[in-house]
Amino acid sequence: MVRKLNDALSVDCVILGFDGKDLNVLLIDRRFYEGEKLLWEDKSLTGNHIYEDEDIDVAASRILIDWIGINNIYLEQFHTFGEPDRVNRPHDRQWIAASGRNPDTRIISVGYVALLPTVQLDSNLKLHENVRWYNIDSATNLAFDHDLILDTALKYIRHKIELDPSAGFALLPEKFTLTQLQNMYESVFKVSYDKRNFRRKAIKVGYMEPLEEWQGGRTNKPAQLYRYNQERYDVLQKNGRLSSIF
Amino acid sequence: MVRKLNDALSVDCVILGFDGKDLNVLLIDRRFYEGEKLLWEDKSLTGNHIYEDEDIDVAASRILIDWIGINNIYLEQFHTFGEPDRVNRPHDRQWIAASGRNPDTRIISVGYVALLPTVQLDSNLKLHENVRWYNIDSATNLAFDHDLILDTALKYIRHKIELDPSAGFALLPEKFTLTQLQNMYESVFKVSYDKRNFRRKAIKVGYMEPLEEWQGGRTNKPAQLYRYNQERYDVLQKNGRLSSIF
DNA sequence: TCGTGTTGGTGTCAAAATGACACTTATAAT
DNA sequence: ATTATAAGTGTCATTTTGACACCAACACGA
Repeated sequence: MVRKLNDALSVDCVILGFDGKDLNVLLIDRRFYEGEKLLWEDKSLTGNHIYEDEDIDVAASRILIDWIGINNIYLEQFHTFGEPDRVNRPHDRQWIAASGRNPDTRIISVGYVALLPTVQLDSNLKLHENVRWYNIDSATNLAFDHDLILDTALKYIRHKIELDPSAGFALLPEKFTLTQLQNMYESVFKVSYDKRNFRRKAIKVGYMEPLEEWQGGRTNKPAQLYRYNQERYDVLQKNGRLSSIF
Repeated sequence: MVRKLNDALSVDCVILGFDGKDLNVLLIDRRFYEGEKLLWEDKSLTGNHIYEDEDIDVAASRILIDWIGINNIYLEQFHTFGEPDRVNRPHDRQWIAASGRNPDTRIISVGYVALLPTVQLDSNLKLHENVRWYNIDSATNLAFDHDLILDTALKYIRHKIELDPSAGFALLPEKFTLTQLQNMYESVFKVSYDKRNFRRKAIKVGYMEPLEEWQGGRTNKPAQLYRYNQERYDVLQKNGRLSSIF
């Protein structure tokens, strides 16, 4: 059986990665050539159309596999974009026509966010040479309506982490330092916290366990590593004892 | 120009109303007849397919007009439902076939929540005699996957109000008592609060103004009326002085 | 090996917020 | 006048917050 893609329905994935200091987004370089000559270029989110018989969540997962080679990471739908003229700018029409589709077809896109620590992709990023991490602040002037999609994803993920701190740990490696945790909160929420107060609160929430391990390989005092404990988190949540926000 | 409905894409609206004591949802009675004989009945959310050239938000607004006659109320997209077999139960297939559509067409539905005080519809509810408010706890065994859609909407709206208390006032009439406010929070979040502590906090947040008006027409002490003040809320939010959660 | 640069890590105190708790008041109906 | 019902109010002990400055550990280069 031949699977048919639905021309009118697509999925876009906003893949967010935290590197210990800053928040990044994975973007594809989109280059438009006329013969040999580069006419223009910009960047776009990862996305694709979905198959007629395919679950939307599964399509999002498939896009992760296609672009970054893994899909066992945090992935969640956040919004659907359906303005009738959302892909109507000249470059976008040119691009769609060049890839053999009809630029007049209205496309509705379901947005998903994926979260992971950037290090998790260090070896996989060679899969596609035109895919790279971009600092979140430099990700502007994107293809289609991807500025809007990215912005909506960021708002969504802020809300999500505020309500459900466990989501934030998807941005951190299994073992992390409290400074990395603080940087993560600071770059997601674009605020800054007092170091001592932040650490006091982080330790008190009760779902991070200090390990007897220290982060080495640096030119200064090694930092103690911590690990997020899902079971403790679940118990605290069930008992209504979750103190959520930093 | 004849407008064409998109068979594969629909919008469902979860219309939630608060009556001062309980949370309610607006449902349509769905009755299936064979000739004169009622074969089965259940209830469904309000929804419809969208036009090919229609913005999704506009389609949701249109559905409100169709079913309740107004659309100047809180309305927000919350999730898109796209499991390939989401409308595959026997009754649902029977219903779709009887209305002249192909039950094998996969339908993707974008979910919207609307919020309003039930009193706002007292005069409009005659529009359709098969539409009624149902207590949120009695709204089960709905048509299609509407149990899931309703449940997702409730979770969404809890999160929304928790993060952005202003949304909660969409459930209250312009002038409300603190007891109504407390009931609203208690029924949305399914918890209970200490009356004195609740009122202390409600007054301290600073975006509700007490009026020199009292709610009459009841058999006991009249309650003072309050009004939500959007401007004060915006100022507090901008200054980061919003204390959000009850 | 000593100094320097850099990040990790720690405690106190005053102010504010929270949570627990019980009685009086105003009204309409009888 | 009595009754039933929901409105409205204050205190105190405990917990949480926010402001604030210095020493410790390591790698590197002089």
